[in-house]
Amino acid sequence: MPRRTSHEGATCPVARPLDVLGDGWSFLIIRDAFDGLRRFGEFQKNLGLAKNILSARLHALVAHGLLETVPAGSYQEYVLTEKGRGLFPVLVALRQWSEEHLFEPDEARSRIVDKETGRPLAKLEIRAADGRPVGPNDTKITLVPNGGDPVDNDVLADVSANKQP
Amino acid sequence: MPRRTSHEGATCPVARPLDVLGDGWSFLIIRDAFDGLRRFGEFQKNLGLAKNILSARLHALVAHGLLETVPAGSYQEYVLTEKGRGLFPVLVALRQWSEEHLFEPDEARSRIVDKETGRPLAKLEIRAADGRPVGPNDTKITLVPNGGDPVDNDVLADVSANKQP
DNA sequence: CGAATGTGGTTGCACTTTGCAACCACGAGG
DNA sequence: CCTCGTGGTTGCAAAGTGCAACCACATTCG
Repeated sequence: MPRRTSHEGATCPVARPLDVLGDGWSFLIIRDAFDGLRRFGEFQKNLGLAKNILSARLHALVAHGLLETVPAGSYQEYVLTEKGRGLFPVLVALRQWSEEHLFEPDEARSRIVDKETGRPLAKLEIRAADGRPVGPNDTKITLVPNGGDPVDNDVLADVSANKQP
Repeated sequence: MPRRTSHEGATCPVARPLDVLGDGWSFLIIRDAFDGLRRFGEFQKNLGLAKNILSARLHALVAHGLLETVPAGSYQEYVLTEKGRGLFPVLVALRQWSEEHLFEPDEARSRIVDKETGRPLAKLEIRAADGRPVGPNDTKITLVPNGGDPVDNDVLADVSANKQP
């Protein structure tokens, strides 16, 4: 029965979020939530998606703890939780990559800027624990077992742990 | 005709990458490419996905310029382009969020570490142009028109520009 | 040399998901 | 009382996803 493969038990932190955010709408809902949208109708109008889909996504995001419902008058609002707000760096990283590689230099785009100065944010930098900047080739993947310390075992790639034989 | 809605012409840099990376496998392929995988069979074995899907995703990623094919002996390899390598901060951001919010504290996980010291990377920080750390509430979205300067128009949310009336 | 095996796919088909539209419950307005 | 706006929940038809089977080509092995 072919359904969208789940990465629920994956040991790789890159795979697991895809169950929540990997459907193409959830991430945009989160973006809009960062932009201050709260009500069902606001999301629906801004994203232009079908109401059934939006309903399902909002419920899923609430179930996963990224949003929480807050009663507000006769309706309810969907607001980011701490967990949801934690996605801010991901949003910014994606924005910066996208602006650099997916837009023509003179193409119209929306941009995130510092509210105080109105200037674009600084470019994200990946740094080691000691503050030294690192690139993709300066890092490697290790496996941290249950409660243990990192093991230096030169793991090249994560095993996709979504099938247990 | 219901098809997966495209964000090709969206002005929002968060929406546009979803056309390439929003399918649940492409992002994992990119992750594996960062981990050094290059060959069709390597991706297929590691991800455990159907070969037709992998084939389609690899071709799409090549078409979008994230991967390029390199002849190597009798077969060809898929390696990250500059554009693809640019996704590194996104990967790291997602990893860090995921480790913090999607895993139990003592749960086994793979982790990215500094190759030299073996220590985990520093936590990503979002900073303004002057180096001051900023959070979600310290930023706002502006619209940058074609070739122009940012406009201070208090845009709350990006318009989903995938329908031109 | 010929058969088995591995690599890198494409093709078929079943099942799921997506998305449009229509419908529904409820409160507010007139 | 009737209508309208909000916040949804059903119904389908068309894409998308995934399994398995098949194919072309190269390498290995008896």
